[in-house]
Amino acid sequence: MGNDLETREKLLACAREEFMAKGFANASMRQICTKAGVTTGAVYFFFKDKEGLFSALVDDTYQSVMQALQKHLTEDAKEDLASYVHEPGDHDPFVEEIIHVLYANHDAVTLLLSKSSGTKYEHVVDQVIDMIDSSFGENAIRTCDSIPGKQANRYMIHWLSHISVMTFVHLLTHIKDEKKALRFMKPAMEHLICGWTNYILEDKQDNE
Amino acid sequence: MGNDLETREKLLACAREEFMAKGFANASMRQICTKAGVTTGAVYFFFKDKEGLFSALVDDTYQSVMQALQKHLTEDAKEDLASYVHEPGDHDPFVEEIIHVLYANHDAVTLLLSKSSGTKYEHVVDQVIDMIDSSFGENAIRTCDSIPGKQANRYMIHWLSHISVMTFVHLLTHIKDEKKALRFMKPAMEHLICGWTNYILEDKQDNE
Amino acid sequence: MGNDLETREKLLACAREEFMAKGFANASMRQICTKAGVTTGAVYFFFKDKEGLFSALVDDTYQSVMQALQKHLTEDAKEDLASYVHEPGDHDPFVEEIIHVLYANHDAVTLLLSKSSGTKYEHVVDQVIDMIDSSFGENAIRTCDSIPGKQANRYMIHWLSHISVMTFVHLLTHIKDEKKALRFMKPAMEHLICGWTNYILEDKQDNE
Amino acid sequence: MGNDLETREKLLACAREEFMAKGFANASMRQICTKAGVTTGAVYFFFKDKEGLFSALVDDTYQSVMQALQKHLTEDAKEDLASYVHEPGDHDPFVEEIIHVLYANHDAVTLLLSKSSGTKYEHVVDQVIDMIDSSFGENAIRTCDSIPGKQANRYMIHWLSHISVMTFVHLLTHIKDEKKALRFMKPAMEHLICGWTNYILEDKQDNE
DNA sequence: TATGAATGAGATTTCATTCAT
DNA sequence: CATGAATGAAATCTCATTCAT
Repeated sequence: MGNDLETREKLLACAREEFMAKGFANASMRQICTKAGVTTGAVYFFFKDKEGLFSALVDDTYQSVMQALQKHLTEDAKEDLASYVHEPGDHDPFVEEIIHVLYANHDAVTLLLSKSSGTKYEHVVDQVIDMIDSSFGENAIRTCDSIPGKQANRYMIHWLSHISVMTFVHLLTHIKDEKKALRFMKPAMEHLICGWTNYILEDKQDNE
Repeated sequence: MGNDLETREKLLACAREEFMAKGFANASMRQICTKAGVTTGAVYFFFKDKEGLFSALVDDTYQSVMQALQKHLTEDAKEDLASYVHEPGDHDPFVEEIIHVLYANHDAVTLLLSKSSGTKYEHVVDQVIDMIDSSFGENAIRTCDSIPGKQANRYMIHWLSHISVMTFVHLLTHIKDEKKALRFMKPAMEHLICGWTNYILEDKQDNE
Repeated sequence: MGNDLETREKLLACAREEFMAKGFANASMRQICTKAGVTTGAVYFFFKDKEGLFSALVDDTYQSVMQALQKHLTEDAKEDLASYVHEPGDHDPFVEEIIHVLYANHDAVTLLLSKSSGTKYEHVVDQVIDMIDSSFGENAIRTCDSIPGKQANRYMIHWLSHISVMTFVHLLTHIKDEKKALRFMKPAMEHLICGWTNYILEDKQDNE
Repeated sequence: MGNDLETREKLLACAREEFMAKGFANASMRQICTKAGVTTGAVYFFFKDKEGLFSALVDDTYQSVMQALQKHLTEDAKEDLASYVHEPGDHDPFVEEIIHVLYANHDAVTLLLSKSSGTKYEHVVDQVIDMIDSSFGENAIRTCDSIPGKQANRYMIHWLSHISVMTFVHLLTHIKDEKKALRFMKPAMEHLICGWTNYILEDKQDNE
């Protein structure tokens, strides 16, 4: 009847609802199929298995967000932090871009970040933290180590990476409206940058 | 056989391992019992049910941490933020105390914070965040609103509460050694206090 | 394999056997499934749970018997007992009808009356007794109380209700053949009516 | 400590409560022991198993009631029904005696009659009915068959045996007070005897 | 006498997945 | 393209009973 796509779309829509409500592990294939008005077997024509269904909802978003992030980090890594002077608002372009992407794919991102436990995406937050940690961190370490008697505080670097990422997660969970999100991000970014700028340096003897 | 206490302890140890590895919901009572070398029925002699077993691992810690936190928040709520001037290191006593408690019960705290989904403790992180949010937040709002043309940015308050708590969670996950943890917490706390002090004020027209 | 309906029917048949033999509470789902030649999960495709399986065997019968009874009692309640003169056999139509229904659903009725402990039907006998007690009883009490110096003996009314119902239960257990059952019911009904007519009156001073 | 008997008595008392409340099958040995303030093992010192515990509560009563019944039936069997003319109240001695015994052992009798499903006593009601059926029945059949063109209606005999027994069961369940029970039994017995006297005769051609 | 730990077999139910049709 | 039946393995929990101490 040409409802090839219809059924697939319906399944995806119902799966999104179910995964959102209960998370991957506690979601029920039966419920998804029932809501979609098909029988349990049907889903296996379109998707390999439960995880395949989840993937279909998030993978595009996952790929593009990771790519955008990678690109941004690569560019940032080239910057010379030593000569860097922060002026209020100068990270805005990237922040605006990423917030736009996140909100444009609100559900998929939420699934990835908060509902993926039990899938291959379950460590995606940690992955992103590690990427930022490595990228920013390497750069920071290089810069700090060139200052005599000083060194980078690796724990602070990792923690700042952590809360930077969690800030975006927090955003999606707590602020529905993209414009409000942008307004909130201004002071938040200021504060984070303040951290990166002022608190990652420590005296060399503090080392273990 | 003199293993009067041994079995109970063994069960607790194996349960700790299993819950740590898989979280409460995905942990298997069978596995726990098998590892402990007893039959599935045995556990029900010592503990009411799966959640009772989990409780036995975490409840003492839960109670004492919550009490300590409550006490600290009550004291803090009396402070006058308007006249407050932060001097580096002046939160140390409480921070040292709480870090000590957390590390003394490292596993239990980890179970509570990260592995308790499916139990009555599953919202403990949110509870703590809300407690801090209300306590610090109320105080901050009072102070800010008394400044003409200004108001408190509630999103920032909630976010700062959030990352403050997550900082302790982060600690337990990433730093095994209590002394290193304390050293890390100095700059981290400075940074957080910097946030509470400098970034929660916004112009009144910014309001929606 | 064309056993679309066969399995469901087989499950019902095996369940009937098992429930008949052991009663609801002591019946084993495993046994039922094993006898039916399917795995334990299969039954949950057709029925919600153990009680759902039981319901499937008895609910239709339950509904129709209760309806028939209700209808009969409503009609009877209008009769004027004071002017009532029993003529042998004049209850036959209803008795014949109900006996016909009971025998047409012999197994279901037996399950309902004797094997339903643990289900929502477990008090069905008491319910029926209470219905009869209220209906006949109310009428009897009205009639008796209008006689000076006399009153209805409530214990007798309840007991007559009780043995009236138990007579039908007795029937199903002891007489396999509907025709014989009808023949037996003639004198039995005569005797019961004799009870209702002659033994429910007591002197007023007999009261406590 | 000489509390040999105390523990045993306590166990019996708690078992009586538990069996009364839930019936044999659904009673829990753990509950009984907990209520009695001993551990699960203790009961197996005094009683062989769950059924042994139940037996200890009912067997004496079972034996004596059965003996009394047997004796009464044996005497009755010798009577010549043909020359028997019922005068109101002439069964009272035996009825009074049996009611006295039943009420003196109210709990034990109730356990036997209504709570024994799952034990060797579970068919005790049917046994008693069969005893009465055989005894009264045999006598009745002999008498009836000596009347030309007539015969005994075996179904009526069995049914009358049935409701006669159920009347005593009904009594224990519905009337707490022995004196009230006696008062109720007068008209009830009249009615039952009326049944035995008037309704067990049928024409010979009615036979199957 | 009585304890307290442990057994072992059983119970019902859930669920993703498969496959002939 | 989809159905509907069935699988099979897993889950948690209950309970009478046993036995060394």
